[in-house]
This record gives sequence, structure tokens and C-alpha cells, in this order.
Amino acid sequence: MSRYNHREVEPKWRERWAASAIDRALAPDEAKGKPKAYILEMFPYPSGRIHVGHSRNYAMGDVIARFRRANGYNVLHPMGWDAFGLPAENAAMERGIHPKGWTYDNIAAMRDQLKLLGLAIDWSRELATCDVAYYKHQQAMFLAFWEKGLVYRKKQKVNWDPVDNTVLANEQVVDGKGWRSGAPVETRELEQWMFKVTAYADDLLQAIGGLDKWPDKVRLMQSNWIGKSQGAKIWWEVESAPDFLPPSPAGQPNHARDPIEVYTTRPDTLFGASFLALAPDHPLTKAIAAHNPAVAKFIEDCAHLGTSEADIEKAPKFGVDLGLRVRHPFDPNWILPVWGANFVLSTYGTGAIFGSPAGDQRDLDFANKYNLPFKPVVLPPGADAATYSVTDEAFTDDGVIYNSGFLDGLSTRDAIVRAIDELVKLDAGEATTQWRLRDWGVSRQRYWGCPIPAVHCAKCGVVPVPEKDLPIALPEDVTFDKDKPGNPLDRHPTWKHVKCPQCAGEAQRETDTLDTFVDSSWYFARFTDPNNEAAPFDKTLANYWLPVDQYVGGVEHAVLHLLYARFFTRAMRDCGYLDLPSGEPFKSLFTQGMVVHETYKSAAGAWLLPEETEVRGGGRVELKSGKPVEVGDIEKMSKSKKNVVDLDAFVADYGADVARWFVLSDSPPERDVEWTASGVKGAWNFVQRVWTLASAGDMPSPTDAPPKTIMLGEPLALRQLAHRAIQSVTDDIENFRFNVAVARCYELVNGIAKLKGDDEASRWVRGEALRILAQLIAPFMPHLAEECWEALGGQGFVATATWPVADPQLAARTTVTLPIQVNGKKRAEIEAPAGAPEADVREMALKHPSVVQFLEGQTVRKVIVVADRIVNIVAN
RNA sequence: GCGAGCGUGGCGAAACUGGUAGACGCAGCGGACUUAAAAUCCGUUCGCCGUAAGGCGGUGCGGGUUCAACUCCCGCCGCUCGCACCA
Repeated sequence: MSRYNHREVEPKWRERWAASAIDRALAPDEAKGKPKAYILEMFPYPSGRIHVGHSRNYAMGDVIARFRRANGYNVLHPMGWDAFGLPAENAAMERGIHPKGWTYDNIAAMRDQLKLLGLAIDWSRELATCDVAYYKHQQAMFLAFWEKGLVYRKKQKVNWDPVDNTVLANEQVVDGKGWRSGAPVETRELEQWMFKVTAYADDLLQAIGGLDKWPDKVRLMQSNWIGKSQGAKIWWEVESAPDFLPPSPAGQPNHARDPIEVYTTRPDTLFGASFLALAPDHPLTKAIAAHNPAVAKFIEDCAHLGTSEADIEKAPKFGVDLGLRVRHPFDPNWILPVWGANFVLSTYGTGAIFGSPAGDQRDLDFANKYNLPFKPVVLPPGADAATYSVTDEAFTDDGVIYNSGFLDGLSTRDAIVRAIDELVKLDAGEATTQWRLRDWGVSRQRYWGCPIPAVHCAKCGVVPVPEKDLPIALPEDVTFDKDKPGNPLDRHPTWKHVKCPQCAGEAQRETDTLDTFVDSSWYFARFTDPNNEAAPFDKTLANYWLPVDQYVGGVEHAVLHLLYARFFTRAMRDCGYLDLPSGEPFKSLFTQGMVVHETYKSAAGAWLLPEETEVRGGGRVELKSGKPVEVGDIEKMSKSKKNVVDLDAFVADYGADVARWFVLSDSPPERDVEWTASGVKGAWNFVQRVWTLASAGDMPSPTDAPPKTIMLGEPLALRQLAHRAIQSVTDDIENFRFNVAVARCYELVNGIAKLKGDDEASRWVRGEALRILAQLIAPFMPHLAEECWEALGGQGFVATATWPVADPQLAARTTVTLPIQVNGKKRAEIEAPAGAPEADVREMALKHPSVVQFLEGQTVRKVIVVADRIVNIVAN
């Protein structure tokens, strides 16, 4: 028996696996009836180095991939790099390194690190989104989407990040700040390339219902983001307007005196209307502000409102009478005032609402503040029409309509339909559907991204680059200068000057590049055929592998990446790239928790790496200075807070298996796990213990027949334990309960260590149990498992051995321990054969001495026997 | 404010569709081996009362349903995440 030396063992097996190419996914025609399993972790951005926190995501995917392979699946488990993006340009500006060199150096370093983990990845399929070989297909797809009408250009207000000097999508603005830079976002008007995500809005929403293997939380976030609402547009005729608004010329749209269009989900409350309210930047509000100082001031006041959460919450409702009057659609004599109001959003609906105070809290607050009249029109269930009133709490639920003319007596639901019918009849409105989801602006004014294949020609306008002229490669001779903001592509002396593909005249290339979320919207499809030069991927290969059977990644991508990918698969399908009837890229999604770690701050206030500190006496001190260290919050491992444990160093000290085992034990996978020294110790001890047992060398080989003697007592108990462990671990992996699977492995090891006997049966059973153990831990600790498997005389790799199947005879319980309760309190235990008839169990329970004692002087009223579970005697 | 989730020993946590609360790991305590330490091994560890057998209490708090509640229902408290006046 020797001490386990991971420094030799781990590289040895990685070399052998690579030499045998066991991780290579088989082509469909090689698979010979094996079912396919596509396992994918969200691919990393090559930021520089990997820390142990990253390893959890890959370890989880790897457990599933190895488990599926052992269960006879043809597994595709690839890895690649989300390699375009801003940090490369920032590095270029700060350190004078070219983004390309920086990125590929990082990829090389991180690839080496990832390989240390011993992941069962088909490295022959590796890709990087910044390879021309990758993005040229993206350009071709862009053209196909364009032709299909899914790409268009639009001049619109955009979110401008003044630090990154680029446009951000709505999804990329968090709390009014850029998601990456954290700088307050400004508004600019720019001509943008758009992807028509809204073309699939309904399908993207409907299909969420079919994603039954996604976390509910993510499904909810997706549907909230899409935000479908059904309602009505209503046109309110202007009765009178300030004199400075010119009279409406016939046939001119969007004129100041045209009817005001309002969106509502509650046309049933129309009879409760008391005013109209327009957003501060509604065109009409602006037109009036030009002549009315009070309105101008109102707009000014709104602009000064902060955008942070607290500001919005605290902001009181306020507004200004715009001096316009409109007619109620159902009663031409009913005149309502039009106000500007700060709580009306120009970006949602039509930027105008009608206020129905009794049925909407905001409207009610507003009406109360400005003494606008209101009356209740929805009677809550059970309320009395004669006495019911609304003062400062609106009733927003469904009820029965009253005080509402022809709508009286209808339910909310029926009244909505009836009101819309009437609006249509009067030509004053129509039913409509409103979405929160907006089209995806993909233009980025950056260098390190996929060039958009378009040319601007003075004569022909915006012209697509013909597919035969692809790829449009990024020029490498660009300059990065902190003092010159904006896009280096745009500054390049020659790159953008081209001939128009249509008229051959002088023209200019598009210098915007694509949002990097585009790159990650189809990489999973490229993995199915990563070296295809003629096409993004072969249709039959994509059809074979897609959808991804198990996708693993962080919740932080619950909205952006997943929504874009879902859009992309639909667009690719409709452009003929693949079939994928569901349109869904990811069949099953698992969002894993993060690895968190304490943070340390030096006396001087600088963040410290864990290895720069140590525990001395009662506290933690800085190694260099010996000064005490402030122990901060436990946070997600991140470079900026320095609370990271570098993977290379850790693997050198403890081995990859310890890291893998640790991040999967203790905490449920969906919850965060704290990286601690004690947890590492537990994993390390386990590795040593398993090896000590497996290398004892007194076991018979797997081919030896089981001993003929009837197995009883301890050897039988261990066999049963081992076979139950197979059942449990199999089930636990299947259901992402890795922490429980780990606990079952500990139990099995404890059981093996306990069986000390030197007799034939004990030795044979130990051998069997250890081989089972090696197989069960193989998905988690592949190197150790191989070493044990070999020591135990296993054939071939444990990695490719067929997953063990529990002997049902052994796994089944023959006897069960039944607790006996009297009046719900446990008073005794009995051993009974499994599945014993209820009458027998009942009799045994009632005869038990402790039970008899407890029942003394009482009458048994009822005996509840739950088979193989519990007995409860009710008595008094 | 709206929505979702969570709350169990000193710590991370288990507990199948309601059926022995605390599996497993860490830390602790006691012991063996050792000159000693490390490593390893054995035992023990929810609280209270009791020498013990045993009893009582216990899954954030208060109520309820049930023979039986960590689990289901109602009302609070606390924490985490998402959304943000969405008409």
C-alpha cells in the first residue's frame, strides 16, 4: 500500500484518456443505435485565468456527461470560448497589447487549466467566436436573417455607455447603468441594426410552457421579460386645445389635434375615467411645453428625477394640466381634462393613459392630489353597491361592473369584451396586444467583434455584402488609444473604403460590429459540426444533436443569453439551417450556485488574496506585514475582490479530484457553496481513505466466482449497502442531487472500512464493493476512480465501463425497523419482515412491552399501520 | 411596491408523494497507537432532567388541518434573488 500521489496519477490518466480518444463524440452513423446526449456548460469568456470557482460549473456538466456515457449514450460534451468583447480592447488600451494576441494567449492559458480538471471534453470540437472560421458563418447567417426580414435598421434612442463608448441593449442596462462598466447610461439617437425578436414574441412566450425541465424561476423571468398584455387602444377626440396648437390639416398623421391614442388593459373601467395622462416626453406634451412654461417646467422636473430604485419608489406622483380637453368615447358630452403625469412611461404602450382612479392605485393617488373627480365602477365580490366607496385604496381585482351604463351587471371579463365591441363600432378603438419585449439592437461601436456584412452607398443605400465576398475579416493593423474614444474600425485609414456591391461606386463599410450575445446565440449549434467550412453546420448533424439535452450555467443568463439563443434557433430554423420543430435550443437547463469565499482586506484597505493571509492566534493576519486582516463578507469568487483560489496552485497541492469533489459535496448544486479549508480537508481525507482501501491488495479479482458459502451477516450487509448505493447514486445524479450522491459514497466507504473479516466471503464482498465504489465516484473523481479500478483488476477504463446495475434482491429491504407511536409519540421499535401483513404488524406492535406499558388503563381506539413505515396507536 | 425562493445542531446540510427530524461531511469531546506530534483508527456529539432505564422539549414566530406536519393551510418576522410606476 502506497500513499496516493495525485501528481503522478492525474496526468497519467489524462494522457491515457487522450491517447484512446475516449471523449470523442461519435458521428451519428458510428453511434449504432446509441441514444445521443448533448451536455453543455455555458462557455467561458477568456478573461485570463481560471479559479476554483469556475470549476463547479464544468464539474457538474462533466458528472452528467460521464454518467450518460457510462449509461450507453453517445455523448457530445464540447468546450469553446466566448472570445469577442470589450475586456480585450481595454487591455489593448491599457497595456498596448493587441486584442487578438491578448485573447488567444488567455485561451491557451485557460485551456491548459481546464485540461487539468480532467473533464471528459471532446477537445477536437473546440472553437473560439473570434476565429474568422466561426464568425464568417455568423455573417452569412446575418445576411440570411436580413433576407428573411428579421434584420432591419432603425433610427432610435439608444442606451449609450459613455465609458465603454458603445450602445447597450435594454437588457444590458441595469439600474440605469451599463452592465459591464457600471457607468450611468445616456440617451442618444443613432441608426441601429436590429434583430426582429418580436417576430417570435408569441412563440417565445408560448413555448415556455413546454420547457418543463427548466427552473420555474427562469421560466417566470423569461415570460415577465416578454411581458404580453391584452388590452385595447382607444382614440380620444380632442374637444378643445390651446390656441397656439394649429388646427388640424386634413389627412396629416400625428398631428397635435388628432385624437389621442391611449392603451389600456381595462376598457371595462371606461365609465370610471376622470382624466387622460401623457408621458413627459409624449410628442403632445413637448409641443405644448414650447408655449406653456408650466408644462416646460414639468418636463424639466421629470428629467431631474433619478433613475435608481430608491428614487422611483420615493418619487411622488405629480403632473400638470395641459389645457387640452377630450371627449369620452361613449358620451360625446362628457369632457375630460388631459394632464401630463410623471408616472406615465413613454416607452410602454402609447405613452398615454386614461385615469380610472377607483380601479388603479396610481390614478387614485394622482386624482386625490389634484382633486380630480372619480367614482367606483367595479363592485368587489360581496360588496354592497349602495354603501361601497373608494377613498384612498383602489380596487384593482375583478368584480361586477356598475355605474357604467350599458356595461352594468357584467363581470370584468365580459365587460372588457363588450367595451371593445362598442369601441370598434364607434370607430373609437380596437383590441390590441402589447409586449414589453422589444427588438434586439445589435450594433456595437467597437473593434473586437464580428463585422456586420453591409455597405453604405450614397446611391444604393444600405446594401448587403454578397455572400461570395465573405468573410469580412477584422483588420489587424488598428490602433488603440485612450484619448481617442470611439470605434477603431471607424478610424482605420483604408478598411472601410470599398466599392458598392450593386453600383460599384465609392462606398463605405459598416463599421459597427455585432453584440457579443450574437456570438453566443448559436455556438451550441456550431459544436455539432465545428470544422465545417462551407456552412455554419451540417443540417443533419444539427438535427441529430440538437436540442442540447442538458445545459448548465449561471442564473445571471436567465434572461439575456437564453432569450437570444431561443430567438436564434427559431430564426435559423426559418432560414432553413436546421429543422428543430420545437425551436428550443435547450431541453433541460440547470442553473448552478456559485462558489463563494471570504474576502480579506489589509490594514491599508487593499483586497488580499487568501494565500497572502493566515490564521494566527485568534485572528487572521497578513503574511507580509503580520498586521491583522479585516475579514469581509462572503462573496462570489471574483478577481476584483481577490477572494479567489487559483486552480493551478490548488491542483498542484491537492489534485483536481479534490477540487471537483469539494465543489459538488456539502451544498445542493443550485445553492452557493462556500470554499473553506475544512471542506477541502474533508475531500482530501476521502481521497486518501478510498485509495488506502482500494490498494490493500487482498481482494480477489473481478473474475473470481462468488464464494459458495451462503452469505450472511456482515458480508451480506455490505453487499446490500453497495447495491443500495448504486440505486441511490444513480438516482441522485439523474436528479442533480450531487451532494446527496457524495454522502452515499461516504456511507459506502464507511461500510467497506467496517468489514474487517479475512474470510473468503468478506474479501470477495470487499472487492465487489470497492469496484462499485470506483464506478460510482468515477463521474466525480475520474482520476482516482481509474487508479482504483486498475488496482482492483477492472478491465479497461472505468470511464467507459458500463454503469453498475443494482441487484434488486440485494437492494431491497428484507426486514424493516418500524417505529411504534402511541398518540403520535414514538414509544418503541419492532423489526418486521418487509411487506409483512398489516394484521401481523399490528399484533407485534400491540404486544411490545413498552407499548403495553403505555397503554395501561387506556382503550385502543384506532391502530394505523403504514406498510413498512410506521405504526401509530391511538388510545385514551 | 410586485413576483419568486429560502429559514432545520457550533457550521455545510439530509429527510421519497405528510410517516423514526438531524443521514453524510466539518468542527468538538473521549480513547487507542506514539517519547511526542502529524497521520490513522475506535467511540461520542440537538437541548434540558436523570447514575441509569427513561422522560420532556425541539425544524424562524403564532395559529390551524391530521392518528401523524420540516413537509399542507392561514397570519406574522427575517434573509436572498428578479422586476420596477407596464396602464
